[in-house]
Amino acid sequence: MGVGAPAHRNDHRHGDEQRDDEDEHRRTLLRAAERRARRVRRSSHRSPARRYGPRSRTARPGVPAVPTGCAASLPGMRMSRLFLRTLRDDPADAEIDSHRLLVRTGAIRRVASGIYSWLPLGNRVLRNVEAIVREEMDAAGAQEVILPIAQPLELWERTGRDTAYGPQMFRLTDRKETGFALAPTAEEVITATVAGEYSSYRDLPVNLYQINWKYRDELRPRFGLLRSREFLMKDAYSFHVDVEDLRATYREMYEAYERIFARCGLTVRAVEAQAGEIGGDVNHEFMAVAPVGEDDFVWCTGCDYAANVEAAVRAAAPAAVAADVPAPADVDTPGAGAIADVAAQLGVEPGSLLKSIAFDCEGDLALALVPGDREINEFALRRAVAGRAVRLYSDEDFAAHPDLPKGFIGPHHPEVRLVVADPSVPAGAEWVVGANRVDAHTRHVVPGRDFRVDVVADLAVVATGDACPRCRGALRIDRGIEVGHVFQLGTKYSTALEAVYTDDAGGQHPMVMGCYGIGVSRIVAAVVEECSDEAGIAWPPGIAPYDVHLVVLPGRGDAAAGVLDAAERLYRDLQAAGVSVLFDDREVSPGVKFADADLLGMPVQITIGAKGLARGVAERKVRRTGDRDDLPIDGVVSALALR
RNA sequence: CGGGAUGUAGCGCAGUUUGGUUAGCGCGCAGCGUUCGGGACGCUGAGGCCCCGGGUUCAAAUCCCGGCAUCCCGACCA
Repeated sequence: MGVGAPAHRNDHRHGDEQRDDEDEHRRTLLRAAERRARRVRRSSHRSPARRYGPRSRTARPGVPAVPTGCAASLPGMRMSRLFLRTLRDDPADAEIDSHRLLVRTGAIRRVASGIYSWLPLGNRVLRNVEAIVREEMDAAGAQEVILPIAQPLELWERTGRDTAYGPQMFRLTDRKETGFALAPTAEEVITATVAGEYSSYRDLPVNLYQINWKYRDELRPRFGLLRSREFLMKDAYSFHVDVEDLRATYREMYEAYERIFARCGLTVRAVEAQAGEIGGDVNHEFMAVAPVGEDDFVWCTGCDYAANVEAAVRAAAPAAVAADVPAPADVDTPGAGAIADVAAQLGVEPGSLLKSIAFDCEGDLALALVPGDREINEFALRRAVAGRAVRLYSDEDFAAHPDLPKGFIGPHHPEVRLVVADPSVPAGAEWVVGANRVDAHTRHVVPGRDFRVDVVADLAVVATGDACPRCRGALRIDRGIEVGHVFQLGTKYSTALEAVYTDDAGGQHPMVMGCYGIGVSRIVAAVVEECSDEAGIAWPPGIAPYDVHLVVLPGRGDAAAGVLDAAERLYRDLQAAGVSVLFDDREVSPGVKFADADLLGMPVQITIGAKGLARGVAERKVRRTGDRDDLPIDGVVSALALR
């Protein structure tokens, strides 16, 4: 490097006087160039970080011009030029590793609550994830489109989701007072679009996707990118003549998702899930296993059963059926409206009490029954009553039913119209239940004898140690970050938006739909959660901003110019070989460079210093493992390019 | 929307209780010099709407009232 300095051969070791003179000459040139550059920099307001050698903004002689296309196509970047400021202190508002490190590494900056700017390094990661998603979606036969972010509210009114989403949707009004929503998702737009183009069974199936920003006005944005109000999401929508055809695409998407997450370096578990606002029946969530995740999921240690805790069921162990149970008898339990208090007063296990949860089922008083040591799964309750509207009793409901004292409810209440019981509450077992009056419970109550059970269904929230419904193995609960979700939607949207096709007999049917989402920006956060340590991030090779972090340590000795030359040459050659390189050419102390290299987390670090160069080697450190070894200076490119 | 807290330089914080010099410290940033293989050191310097608005007072970062923003816990949610 240096102005007009010819590139050296790799002949660094020799101490002949002529060479010394040359080095001296080069140093003089370097200093002169530096002074010139300093003057230039003073006169301009744009001052790049100090780096070795001249500060020209243009390519040096002998250095091939770097393409200036999109960021992801740039094979290399000098840190002296990179728009980046790493933080030595953790930001005060970041709770979790991914938020903390993404801010510290200058990948993102907060602009408003739950809204972030992506700076160059973060943008490169995001684009890399996006590229993986795009490749796999294309390979699976999906076609990319771009749908509007600003969507007419009218479209949402047609499916009723404008109210279903409620304040969760960002809304705006144009100058003509027409309502718009910032897209939280795009079922409506895509369905209307397909309905406008296709009307024959011959056209189907078709699978369309986009990678675009989505907006949800969360009650409480938190955890940086994990729960943000603006996020990048890949959403795909498929249209079919029937469910069988849908299932084939669903399976293809499911498999594409597994490849995508693997390529991103994420440990992901697919779990059966509960359909939310989107609708439909069969669906799976892809959970990145992480303690900071916001969703609990259940998985079997013995087979491949896995489900979101909302959807999970267990193989219930029914309570023992007792013979010759005495007649029901009330017992005073003053002040004991909670399971634990009742159990303590009566000297029985909480599991021998019956928890009776009152709910409204389309105007009827109904009860859900689980053993006292279990929680009730509200989603399971909805499934159990199949389609009927269900609302757990609120304080107002209890106020309207003074004969139904909260905490003292029992299933032998005369006005109960519907009793739904967990399988662990079988006919014939004996329970302690509420006496339907304050401060009293009833003992020796037996389902089937003392009250009627209308529906038996899994109601209990699954707990660690429960038996797997498939293999009876032990279930475990872990936390995860939802990074993907695939749904078999059915005809909810195609019916509402009249996306119909004509079959070969001339009959008309709504198209059968599937939809498939991936949280692209959320993946970035999930990866950092999984791939980081005390020193910083360790990006997986598939999505790292750069393949290699090249550190040059020229020192101040006679070898400095040679070291710089060698580093410049390597920077150039690696790029020529297709390896993307972040080149730390800043004039800062070695400790700063090493700390930043570990913090920023490129998969491989290459250090060129006087010590190694004297032996003809560069040093390699694998960020993830910390393993170090020496590479012959001429072998670096081939060693890295072959990876 | 309930409960709790915080807003002071790019980042992290002190100062506020008890009003009173020119609002401070560390990091970062700029200049000079010394250093140079794991976040070096000295000297010099730049950088502030003390969240906003109103009030009390001779005097407000500090006290009072009202906003706004941000964070945490809870409810909600992909």
